[in-house]
Amino acid sequence: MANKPSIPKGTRDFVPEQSSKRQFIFDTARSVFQSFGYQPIETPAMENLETLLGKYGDEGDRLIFKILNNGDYLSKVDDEKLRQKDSNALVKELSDRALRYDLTVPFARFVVQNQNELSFPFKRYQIQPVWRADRPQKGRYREFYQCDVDVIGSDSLLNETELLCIIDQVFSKLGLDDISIRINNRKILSGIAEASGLSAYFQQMTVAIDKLDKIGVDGVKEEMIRNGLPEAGVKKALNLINLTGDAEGVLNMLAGAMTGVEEAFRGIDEVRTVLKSLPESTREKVKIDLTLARGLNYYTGAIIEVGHSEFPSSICGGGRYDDLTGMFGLSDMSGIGISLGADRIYDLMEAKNLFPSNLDAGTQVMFVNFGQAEALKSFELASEVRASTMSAEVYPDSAKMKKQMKYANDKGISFVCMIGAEELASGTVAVKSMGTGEQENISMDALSNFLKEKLK
RNA sequence: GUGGUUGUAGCUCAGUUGGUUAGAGCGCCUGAUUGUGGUUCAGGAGGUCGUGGGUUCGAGACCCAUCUUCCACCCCA
Repeated sequence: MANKPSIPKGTRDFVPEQSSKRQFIFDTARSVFQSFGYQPIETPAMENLETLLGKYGDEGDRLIFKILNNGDYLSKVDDEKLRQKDSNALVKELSDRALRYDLTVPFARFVVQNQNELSFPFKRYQIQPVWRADRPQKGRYREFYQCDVDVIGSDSLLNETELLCIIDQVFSKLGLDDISIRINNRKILSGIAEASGLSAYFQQMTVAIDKLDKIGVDGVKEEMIRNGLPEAGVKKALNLINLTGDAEGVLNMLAGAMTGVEEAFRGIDEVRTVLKSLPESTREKVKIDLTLARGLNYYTGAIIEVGHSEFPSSICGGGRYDDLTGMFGLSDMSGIGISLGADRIYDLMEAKNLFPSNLDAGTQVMFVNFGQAEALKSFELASEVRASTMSAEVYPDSAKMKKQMKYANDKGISFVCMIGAEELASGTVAVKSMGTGEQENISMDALSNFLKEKLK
Protein backbone atom coordinates (compact mmCIF):
# COMPACT_ATOMS: atom_id res chain seq x y z
CA MET A 1 0.00 0.00 0.00
CA ALA A 2 1.12 3.52 -0.69
CA ASN A 3 1.62 5.92 2.18
CA LYS A 4 -1.60 6.09 4.12
CA PRO A 5 -3.35 9.39 3.57
CA SER A 6 -4.04 11.47 6.63
CA ILE A 7 -5.51 14.77 7.73
CA PRO A 8 -3.86 17.53 9.75
CA LYS A 9 -3.63 17.27 13.50
CA GLY A 10 -6.75 18.33 15.31
CA THR A 11 -9.04 18.02 12.28
CA ARG A 12 -11.58 15.26 11.65
CA ASP A 13 -13.59 13.53 8.98
CA PHE A 14 -17.25 12.89 9.69
CA VAL A 15 -18.96 9.77 8.39
CA PRO A 16 -22.66 10.08 7.47
CA GLU A 17 -23.91 9.10 10.92
CA GLN A 18 -21.74 11.70 12.64
CA SER A 19 -22.53 14.30 10.04
CA SER A 20 -26.27 13.77 10.52
CA LYS A 21 -25.87 14.28 14.24
CA ARG A 22 -23.88 17.45 13.69
CA GLN A 23 -26.54 18.71 11.31
CA PHE A 24 -29.11 18.06 14.00
CA ILE A 25 -27.27 20.41 16.34
CA PHE A 26 -26.90 23.07 13.65
CA ASP A 27 -30.54 22.76 12.60
CA THR A 28 -31.75 23.01 16.17
CA ALA A 29 -29.69 26.10 16.83
CA ARG A 30 -30.69 27.64 13.52
CA SER A 31 -34.40 27.15 14.09
CA VAL A 32 -34.23 28.81 17.51
CA PHE A 33 -32.10 31.69 16.22
CA GLN A 34 -34.50 32.31 13.37
CA SER A 35 -37.54 32.19 15.60
CA PHE A 36 -36.09 35.19 17.46
CA GLY A 37 -35.58 37.09 14.23
CA TYR A 38 -31.86 36.56 13.67
CA GLN A 39 -30.66 36.35 10.09
CA PRO A 40 -27.83 34.27 8.67
CA ILE A 41 -24.61 35.70 7.31
CA GLU A 42 -21.40 34.12 6.11
CA THR A 43 -17.88 35.45 6.04
CA PRO A 44 -14.76 34.06 4.36
CA ALA A 45 -12.68 31.34 5.96
CA MET A 46 -9.71 33.65 5.68
CA GLU A 47 -9.37 37.24 6.74
CA ASN A 48 -6.57 39.69 6.22
CA LEU A 49 -4.04 38.94 8.91
CA GLU A 50 -4.21 42.53 10.03
CA THR A 51 -7.92 42.16 10.77
CA LEU A 52 -7.21 39.43 13.28
CA LEU A 53 -3.86 40.32 14.86
CA GLY A 54 -4.03 42.01 18.21
CA LYS A 55 -7.69 41.27 18.81
CA TYR A 56 -7.27 38.25 21.04
CA GLY A 57 -4.17 39.14 23.02
CA ASP A 58 -0.64 37.84 22.55
CA GLU A 59 -1.73 34.30 23.28
CA GLY A 60 -4.44 34.58 20.65
CA ASP A 61 -2.02 35.89 18.03
CA ARG A 62 0.10 32.81 18.53
CA LEU A 63 -2.91 30.54 17.93
CA ILE A 64 -3.95 32.15 14.64
CA PHE A 65 -3.24 29.99 11.61
CA LYS A 66 -1.31 32.14 9.18
CA ILE A 67 -1.49 31.51 5.47
CA LEU A 68 1.80 31.59 3.59
CA ASN A 69 1.83 34.19 0.82
CA ASN A 70 1.73 32.95 -2.74
CA GLY A 71 4.42 33.54 -5.29
CA ASP A 72 8.06 34.23 -4.60
CA TYR A 73 7.38 35.38 -1.08
CA LEU A 74 10.98 35.11 0.12
CA SER A 75 12.46 37.43 -2.48
CA LYS A 76 10.76 40.45 -0.97
CA VAL A 77 11.92 39.81 2.55
CA ASP A 78 14.62 41.98 3.96
CA ASP A 79 17.89 40.04 4.13
CA GLU A 80 18.71 41.27 7.59
CA LYS A 81 15.35 40.11 8.99
CA LEU A 82 15.83 36.73 7.40
CA ARG A 83 19.25 36.31 8.87
CA GLN A 84 17.94 37.03 12.36
CA LYS A 85 15.45 34.20 12.04
CA ASP A 86 12.95 36.09 14.17
CA SER A 87 9.71 34.32 13.32
CA ASN A 88 7.48 36.91 14.92
CA ALA A 89 9.05 39.73 12.96
CA LEU A 90 8.86 37.74 9.75
CA VAL A 91 5.18 36.79 10.00
CA LYS A 92 3.96 40.03 8.49
CA GLU A 93 6.43 39.68 5.64
CA LEU A 94 5.45 36.14 4.80
CA SER A 95 1.73 36.14 5.50
CA ASP A 96 -0.98 38.60 4.55
CA ARG A 97 -3.93 36.36 5.34
CA ALA A 98 -5.01 34.03 8.11
CA LEU A 99 -7.80 31.60 8.93
CA ARG A 100 -10.48 33.10 11.11
CA TYR A 101 -10.00 32.48 14.82
CA ASP A 102 -13.58 33.12 15.85
CA LEU A 103 -16.74 34.57 14.34
CA THR A 104 -17.04 37.68 16.47
CA VAL A 105 -14.14 39.72 15.15
CA PRO A 106 -14.97 38.93 11.49
CA PHE A 107 -18.53 39.94 12.35
CA ALA A 108 -17.37 43.29 13.65
CA ARG A 109 -15.41 43.76 10.45
CA PHE A 110 -18.49 42.74 8.46
CA VAL A 111 -20.69 45.25 10.25
CA VAL A 112 -18.28 48.10 9.65
CA GLN A 113 -17.81 47.19 6.03
CA ASN A 114 -21.51 46.72 5.28
CA GLN A 115 -22.92 49.33 7.64
CA ASN A 116 -24.81 51.12 4.89
CA GLU A 117 -26.70 48.03 3.81
CA LEU A 118 -27.67 46.88 7.29
CA SER A 119 -30.46 48.20 9.44
CA PHE A 120 -29.75 48.42 13.12
CA PRO A 121 -30.12 46.86 15.55
CA PHE A 122 -28.71 44.11 13.39
CA LYS A 123 -29.42 40.57 14.56
CA ARG A 124 -27.34 37.91 12.89
CA TYR A 125 -26.39 34.32 13.38
CA GLN A 126 -23.48 32.55 11.80
CA ILE A 127 -22.61 28.87 11.82
CA GLN A 128 -19.16 28.30 10.38
CA PRO A 129 -15.87 26.65 11.23
CA VAL A 130 -13.03 28.48 12.92
CA TRP A 131 -9.40 27.44 13.29
CA ARG A 132 -6.98 27.62 16.17
CA ALA A 133 -3.41 26.35 16.28
CA ASP A 134 -3.97 25.01 19.77
CA ARG A 135 -2.74 21.61 20.94
CA PRO A 136 -5.67 19.27 20.64
CA GLN A 137 -7.08 17.67 23.78
CA LYS A 138 -10.43 16.77 25.22
CA GLY A 139 -13.09 18.99 23.70
CA ARG A 140 -10.42 20.92 21.87
CA TYR A 141 -9.90 20.85 18.13
CA ARG A 142 -7.92 22.83 15.62
CA GLU A 143 -10.93 23.11 13.36
CA PHE A 144 -14.32 23.43 14.97
CA TYR A 145 -17.70 25.02 14.44
CA GLN A 146 -19.07 27.94 16.31
CA CYS A 147 -22.73 28.90 16.22
CA ASP A 148 -22.77 32.61 16.92
CA VAL A 149 -25.76 34.82 17.61
CA ASP A 150 -25.21 38.51 18.06
CA VAL A 151 -27.24 41.66 18.07
CA ILE A 152 -25.33 44.84 17.41
CA GLY A 153 -26.45 48.45 17.48
CA SER A 154 -28.57 48.24 20.61
CA ASP A 155 -27.54 48.63 24.23
CA SER A 156 -30.86 47.50 25.62
CA LEU A 157 -30.58 44.88 28.32
CA LEU A 158 -33.49 43.12 26.70
CA ASN A 159 -30.88 41.67 24.36
CA GLU A 160 -29.15 40.04 27.31
CA THR A 161 -32.47 38.58 28.35
CA GLU A 162 -33.21 37.35 24.87
CA LEU A 163 -29.88 35.61 24.45
CA LEU A 164 -30.29 33.83 27.76
CA CYS A 165 -33.70 32.62 26.56
CA ILE A 166 -32.12 31.46 23.32
CA ILE A 167 -29.49 29.51 25.22
CA ASP A 168 -32.17 27.91 27.35
CA GLN A 169 -34.25 26.96 24.34
CA VAL A 170 -31.45 25.55 22.23
CA PHE A 171 -30.13 23.33 25.00
CA SER A 172 -33.62 22.22 26.00
CA LYS A 173 -34.35 21.23 22.43
CA LEU A 174 -31.12 19.29 22.32
CA GLY A 175 -32.13 17.41 25.47
CA LEU A 176 -29.45 19.07 27.58
CA ASP A 177 -31.65 20.37 30.37
CA ASP A 178 -29.07 20.05 33.10
CA ILE A 179 -26.75 22.79 31.95
CA SER A 180 -25.58 25.57 34.19
CA ILE A 181 -25.77 29.09 32.84
CA ARG A 182 -23.46 31.43 34.67
CA ILE A 183 -23.53 35.17 34.27
CA ASN A 184 -21.47 38.03 35.54
CA ASN A 185 -20.71 41.57 34.51
CA ARG A 186 -17.39 43.07 33.61
CA LYS A 187 -18.46 46.32 35.23
CA ILE A 188 -18.73 44.48 38.53
CA LEU A 189 -15.30 42.99 38.03
CA SER A 190 -13.95 46.36 37.07
CA GLY A 191 -15.53 47.81 40.22
CA ILE A 192 -13.97 45.09 42.32
CA ALA A 193 -10.60 45.89 40.81
CA GLU A 194 -11.13 49.57 41.51
CA ALA A 195 -12.22 48.98 45.08
CA SER A 196 -9.18 46.76 45.63
CA GLY A 197 -6.73 49.10 43.99
CA LEU A 198 -6.10 46.63 41.20
CA SER A 199 -7.44 48.62 38.27
CA ALA A 200 -4.00 48.70 36.67
CA TYR A 201 -3.92 44.90 36.76
CA PHE A 202 -7.46 44.31 35.58
CA GLN A 203 -6.55 41.90 32.79
CA GLN A 204 -4.32 39.72 35.00
CA MET A 205 -6.92 39.77 37.72
CA THR A 206 -9.68 38.48 35.47
CA VAL A 207 -7.53 35.75 33.95
CA ALA A 208 -6.61 34.56 37.43
CA ILE A 209 -10.03 34.59 39.06
CA ASP A 210 -11.50 32.84 36.05
CA LYS A 211 -9.57 29.79 37.27
CA LEU A 212 -11.02 29.90 40.76
CA ASP A 213 -13.17 26.80 40.45
CA LYS A 214 -10.18 24.95 39.07
CA ILE A 215 -7.26 25.92 41.26
CA GLY A 216 -9.07 27.30 44.32
CA VAL A 217 -8.75 30.56 46.18
CA ASP A 218 -5.18 29.87 47.24
CA GLY A 219 -4.15 29.04 43.70
CA VAL A 220 -5.66 32.25 42.37
CA LYS A 221 -4.06 34.28 45.12
CA GLU A 222 -0.69 32.74 44.41
CA GLU A 223 -0.98 33.40 40.69
CA MET A 224 -1.95 37.03 41.20
CA ILE A 225 0.87 37.66 43.62
CA ARG A 226 3.30 35.90 41.32
CA ASN A 227 2.19 38.29 38.60
CA GLY A 228 3.10 41.23 40.78
CA LEU A 229 -0.32 42.33 42.02
CA PRO A 230 -0.17 43.96 45.46
CA GLU A 231 -1.08 41.44 48.14
CA ALA A 232 -3.47 43.68 50.05
CA GLY A 233 -5.51 44.32 46.93
CA VAL A 234 -5.53 40.65 46.02
CA LYS A 235 -6.94 39.76 49.44
CA LYS A 236 -9.60 42.40 49.18
CA ALA A 237 -10.63 41.38 45.70
CA LEU A 238 -10.81 37.72 46.60
CA ASN A 239 -12.98 38.45 49.60
CA LEU A 240 -15.43 40.32 47.41
CA ILE A 241 -15.50 37.64 44.77
CA ASN A 242 -15.98 34.89 47.27
CA LEU A 243 -19.40 36.11 48.35
CA THR A 244 -21.87 33.26 48.23
CA GLY A 245 -25.60 32.90 48.47
CA ASP A 246 -28.57 33.43 46.20
CA ALA A 247 -28.37 36.01 43.46
CA GLU A 248 -30.15 38.77 45.34
CA GLY A 249 -28.10 38.14 48.47
CA VAL A 250 -24.79 38.25 46.64
CA LEU A 251 -25.72 41.42 44.82
CA ASN A 252 -26.85 43.12 48.03
CA MET A 253 -23.70 42.18 49.90
CA LEU A 254 -21.62 43.33 46.99
CA ALA A 255 -23.46 46.61 46.78
CA GLY A 256 -22.84 47.11 50.47
CA ALA A 257 -19.12 46.62 50.05
CA MET A 258 -18.86 48.85 47.04
CA THR A 259 -19.88 52.23 48.29
CA GLY A 260 -18.52 54.94 46.07
CA VAL A 261 -17.58 52.68 43.19
CA GLU A 262 -19.97 53.85 40.48
CA GLU A 263 -18.91 51.29 37.90
CA ALA A 264 -19.78 48.39 40.17
CA PHE A 265 -23.25 49.74 40.83
CA ARG A 266 -23.96 50.00 37.14
CA GLY A 267 -22.95 46.38 36.77
CA ILE A 268 -25.03 45.29 39.72
CA ASP A 269 -28.04 47.12 38.33
CA GLU A 270 -27.60 45.51 34.96
CA VAL A 271 -27.45 42.02 36.43
CA ARG A 272 -30.52 42.70 38.56
CA THR A 273 -32.46 44.02 35.59
CA VAL A 274 -31.59 41.05 33.42
CA LEU A 275 -32.41 38.51 36.09
CA LYS A 276 -35.72 40.19 36.82
CA SER A 277 -36.74 40.17 33.19
CA LEU A 278 -36.11 36.47 32.62
CA PRO A 279 -39.02 34.05 32.46
CA GLU A 280 -39.20 32.00 35.64
CA SER A 281 -38.22 28.73 33.96
CA THR A 282 -35.07 30.27 32.51
CA ARG A 283 -34.16 32.21 35.61
CA GLU A 284 -33.95 28.95 37.54
CA LYS A 285 -31.03 27.87 35.38
CA VAL A 286 -29.11 31.13 35.54
CA LYS A 287 -26.66 31.66 38.35
CA ILE A 288 -24.62 34.70 39.10
CA ASP A 289 -20.97 33.82 39.43
CA LEU A 290 -18.56 36.59 40.37
CA THR A 291 -15.60 34.40 39.46
CA LEU A 292 -16.70 34.25 35.85
CA ALA A 293 -14.38 36.58 34.00
CA ARG A 294 -13.66 35.31 30.48
CA GLY A 295 -10.31 35.96 28.95
CA LEU A 296 -11.27 37.95 25.88
CA ASN A 297 -10.79 41.54 26.82
CA TYR A 298 -13.27 43.11 24.45
CA TYR A 299 -16.16 42.33 26.79
CA THR A 300 -17.47 45.34 28.68
CA GLY A 301 -20.78 44.37 30.27
CA ALA A 302 -22.64 41.13 30.78
CA ILE A 303 -20.65 37.96 30.37
CA ILE A 304 -22.22 34.56 29.95
CA GLU A 305 -20.89 31.07 30.04
CA VAL A 306 -22.64 27.72 29.80
CA GLY A 307 -21.17 24.57 31.23
CA HIS A 308 -22.14 21.04 32.08
CA SER A 309 -21.02 18.97 35.04
CA GLU A 310 -19.96 16.14 32.76
CA PHE A 311 -17.80 18.24 30.49
CA PRO A 312 -14.49 19.85 31.43
CA SER A 313 -14.80 23.08 29.51
CA SER A 314 -17.51 25.54 28.56
CA ILE A 315 -19.91 24.68 25.76
CA CYS A 316 -21.11 28.20 25.14
CA GLY A 317 -19.82 31.63 25.98
CA GLY A 318 -20.36 35.24 25.20
CA GLY A 319 -20.96 38.71 26.43
CA ARG A 320 -21.51 42.36 25.69
CA TYR A 321 -18.91 44.41 23.88
CA ASP A 322 -19.28 48.17 23.61
CA ASP A 323 -16.63 48.95 21.09
CA LEU A 324 -15.67 45.95 19.02
CA THR A 325 -16.32 47.83 15.80
CA GLY A 326 -14.28 50.75 17.07
CA MET A 327 -11.04 49.10 16.03
CA PHE A 328 -12.38 49.04 12.49
CA GLY A 329 -13.40 52.65 12.59
CA LEU A 330 -17.04 52.60 13.64
CA SER A 331 -17.73 53.68 17.19
CA ASP A 332 -20.87 53.73 19.32
CA MET A 333 -21.93 50.28 18.30
CA SER A 334 -22.69 48.24 21.37
CA GLY A 335 -23.42 44.62 20.80
CA ILE A 336 -23.85 41.35 22.60
CA GLY A 337 -23.43 37.86 21.40
CA ILE A 338 -22.92 34.27 22.35
CA SER A 339 -21.17 31.41 20.70
CA LEU A 340 -22.18 27.77 20.96
CA GLY A 341 -19.37 25.26 20.69
CA ALA A 342 -20.98 22.74 18.38
CA ASP A 343 -18.21 20.19 18.62
CA ARG A 344 -18.18 20.16 22.39
CA ILE A 345 -21.95 19.93 22.45
CA TYR A 346 -21.64 16.99 20.08
CA ASP A 347 -19.13 15.22 22.32
CA LEU A 348 -21.29 15.80 25.35
CA MET A 349 -24.49 14.62 23.66
CA GLU A 350 -22.70 11.57 22.35
CA ALA A 351 -21.41 10.71 25.82
CA LYS A 352 -24.89 11.10 27.25
CA ASN A 353 -26.55 9.29 24.39
CA LEU A 354 -28.87 12.16 23.64
CA PHE A 355 -29.15 12.00 19.88
CA PRO A 356 -32.54 10.87 18.56
CA SER A 357 -32.30 7.43 16.99
CA ASN A 358 -34.16 8.34 13.82
CA LEU A 359 -31.72 11.02 12.72
CA ASP A 360 -30.15 9.16 9.86
CA ALA A 361 -33.28 9.45 7.74
CA GLY A 362 -31.74 8.03 4.59
CA THR A 363 -33.55 6.20 1.85
CA GLN A 364 -36.94 4.72 2.72
CA VAL A 365 -37.54 2.71 -0.43
CA MET A 366 -35.08 0.94 -2.70
CA PHE A 367 -35.75 -0.64 -6.07
CA VAL A 368 -33.73 -3.70 -6.96
CA ASN A 369 -32.05 -3.50 -10.35
CA PHE A 370 -32.75 -6.58 -12.52
CA GLY A 371 -31.53 -5.20 -15.83
CA GLN A 372 -32.01 -2.33 -18.19
CA ALA A 373 -35.74 -2.53 -18.95
CA GLU A 374 -36.64 -3.39 -15.38
CA ALA A 375 -34.46 -0.60 -14.00
CA LEU A 376 -36.06 1.95 -16.29
CA LYS A 377 -39.51 1.03 -15.03
CA SER A 378 -38.18 1.12 -11.47
CA PHE A 379 -36.77 4.56 -12.11
CA GLU A 380 -40.18 5.76 -13.20
CA LEU A 381 -41.89 4.33 -10.15
CA ALA A 382 -39.20 5.72 -7.87
CA SER A 383 -40.04 9.19 -9.18
CA GLU A 384 -43.68 8.62 -8.30
CA VAL A 385 -42.73 7.47 -4.84
CA ARG A 386 -40.62 10.60 -4.37
CA ALA A 387 -43.47 12.74 -5.59
CA SER A 388 -45.45 11.28 -2.70
CA THR A 389 -42.79 12.70 -0.34
CA MET A 390 -40.90 9.52 0.37
CA SER A 391 -37.21 9.03 -0.38
CA ALA A 392 -36.46 6.38 -2.97
CA GLU A 393 -33.51 5.13 -4.95
CA VAL A 394 -32.88 2.59 -7.66
CA TYR A 395 -29.82 0.40 -7.20
CA PRO A 396 -27.58 1.60 -10.02
CA ASP A 397 -26.07 -1.70 -11.15
CA SER A 398 -27.76 -4.92 -12.00
CA ALA A 399 -25.67 -6.68 -9.38
CA LYS A 400 -26.43 -9.91 -7.64
CA MET A 401 -29.65 -9.86 -5.68
CA LYS A 402 -27.78 -10.73 -2.54
CA LYS A 403 -25.50 -7.74 -2.89
CA GLN A 404 -28.42 -5.40 -3.53
CA MET A 405 -30.38 -6.71 -0.58
CA LYS A 406 -27.36 -6.40 1.65
CA TYR A 407 -26.92 -2.81 0.55
CA ALA A 408 -30.55 -2.08 1.47
CA ASN A 409 -30.10 -3.79 4.80
CA ASP A 410 -26.85 -1.97 5.65
CA LYS A 411 -28.36 1.36 4.73
CA GLY A 412 -31.39 0.78 6.92
CA ILE A 413 -33.84 1.03 4.04
CA SER A 414 -37.38 0.09 5.13
CA PHE A 415 -38.86 -1.30 1.92
CA VAL A 416 -37.37 -3.01 -1.09
CA CYS A 417 -39.33 -3.06 -4.34
CA MET A 418 -38.60 -5.75 -6.88
CA ILE A 419 -39.53 -5.40 -10.51
CA GLY A 420 -38.19 -8.30 -12.55
CA ALA A 421 -39.36 -9.80 -15.81
CA GLU A 422 -42.48 -11.34 -14.22
CA GLU A 423 -43.55 -8.17 -12.46
CA LEU A 424 -42.86 -6.14 -15.56
CA ALA A 425 -45.18 -8.40 -17.53
CA SER A 426 -47.95 -8.40 -14.94
CA GLY A 427 -47.69 -4.74 -13.97
CA THR A 428 -47.01 -5.56 -10.35
CA VAL A 429 -44.22 -5.01 -7.92
CA ALA A 430 -43.01 -7.25 -5.14
CA VAL A 431 -42.63 -5.17 -2.00
CA LYS A 432 -40.60 -6.54 0.85
CA SER A 433 -40.53 -5.07 4.31
CA MET A 434 -36.96 -5.28 5.59
CA GLY A 435 -38.21 -5.04 9.13
CA THR A 436 -40.60 -7.96 9.18
CA GLY A 437 -39.33 -9.87 6.15
CA GLU A 438 -42.86 -10.01 4.78
CA GLN A 439 -43.38 -9.61 1.09
CA GLU A 440 -46.43 -8.99 -1.04
CA ASN A 441 -47.25 -8.30 -4.66
CA ILE A 442 -49.22 -5.20 -5.45
CA SER A 443 -50.06 -3.42 -8.63
CA MET A 444 -47.71 -0.70 -9.83
CA ASP A 445 -50.53 1.85 -9.75
CA ALA A 446 -51.10 1.29 -6.08
CA LEU A 447 -47.43 1.35 -5.05
CA SER A 448 -47.09 4.90 -3.77
CA ASN A 449 -50.23 4.79 -1.71
CA PHE A 450 -49.31 1.39 -0.35
CA LEU A 451 -45.84 2.51 0.73
CA LYS A 452 -47.14 5.74 2.14
CA GLU A 453 -49.59 3.83 4.30
CA LYS A 454 -46.89 1.43 5.48
CA LEU A 455 -44.38 4.13 6.27
CA LYS A 456 -46.74 6.16 8.40
C1' G B 1 4.69 27.07 23.14
C1' U B 2 5.81 23.41 27.94
C1' G B 3 5.27 18.37 30.15
C1' G B 4 3.43 13.42 29.72
C1' U B 5 1.08 9.50 26.73
C1' U B 6 -0.23 6.43 22.41
C1' G B 7 0.63 3.98 17.50
C1' U B 8 0.37 -4.02 15.58
C1' A B 9 -5.30 -6.32 9.84
C1' G B 10 -10.91 -1.95 7.86
C1' C B 11 -12.23 -1.63 13.62
C1' U B 12 -11.17 -3.07 18.97
C1' C B 13 -7.05 -5.20 20.89
C1' A B 14 -3.35 -9.78 22.27
C1' G B 15 1.89 -10.54 21.33
C1' U B 16 6.01 -13.30 27.81
C1' U B 17 13.33 -11.11 29.99
C1' G B 18 14.77 -9.15 22.14
C1' G B 19 14.71 -15.53 19.14
C1' U B 20 11.48 -19.69 13.58
C1' U B 21 6.28 -18.34 9.21
C1' A B 22 2.97 -11.80 14.02
C1' G B 23 -2.49 -13.77 16.43
C1' A B 24 -7.92 -13.19 18.20
C1' G B 25 -12.83 -11.13 17.98
C1' C B 26 -15.71 -8.18 14.95
C1' G B 27 -16.03 -6.49 9.95
C1' C B 28 -15.03 -7.67 4.67
C1' C B 29 -15.15 -11.23 0.33
C1' U B 30 -16.85 -16.21 -1.71
C1' G B 31 -20.09 -20.35 -1.38
C1' A B 32 -24.36 -23.33 0.85
C1' U B 33 -29.23 -20.07 -1.34
C1' U B 34 -27.37 -18.24 -9.79
C1' G B 35 -35.04 -13.62 -7.67
C1' U B 36 -34.22 -12.22 -1.39
C1' G B 37 -30.94 -8.87 3.42
C1' G B 38 -30.64 -9.52 8.68
C1' U B 39 -29.73 -15.41 11.57
C1' U B 40 -26.73 -20.19 10.68
C1' C B 41 -22.76 -23.16 8.45
C1' A B 42 -18.14 -23.88 5.34
C1' G B 43 -14.11 -21.46 3.16
C1' G B 44 -10.99 -17.04 1.89
C1' A B 45 -8.46 -12.35 1.46
C1' G B 46 -6.05 -8.75 4.27
C1' G B 47 -0.16 -6.51 8.20
C1' U B 48 7.45 -4.11 5.00
C1' C B 49 4.06 -3.90 13.40
C1' G B 50 3.14 5.02 12.24
C1' U B 51 7.72 6.76 9.52
C1' G B 52 13.21 7.37 9.27
C1' G B 53 17.70 6.23 11.50
C1' G B 54 20.56 3.31 15.25
C1' U B 55 22.07 -0.90 18.83
C1' U B 56 22.31 -6.40 17.99
C1' C B 57 24.17 -12.59 15.05
C1' G B 58 18.83 -11.40 15.41
C1' A B 59 14.03 -5.79 16.83
C1' G B 60 6.82 -5.58 16.78
C1' A B 61 9.60 -5.34 21.61
C1' C B 62 15.65 -1.59 23.22
C1' C B 63 17.77 3.72 21.85
C1' C B 64 17.27 8.53 18.98
C1' A B 65 14.49 11.64 15.72
C1' U B 66 9.87 12.74 13.44
C1' C B 67 4.58 12.42 12.64
C1' U B 68 0.04 11.04 14.98
C1' U B 69 -3.46 10.00 19.30
C1' C B 70 -5.03 11.12 23.98
C1' C B 71 -4.17 13.98 28.61
C1' A B 72 -2.48 18.20 31.60
C1' C B 73 -0.50 23.37 31.54
C1' C B 74 -1.08 28.07 28.84
C1' C B 75 -5.36 29.77 26.62
C1' C B 76 -10.15 28.78 25.05
C1' A B 77 -15.89 26.84 21.97
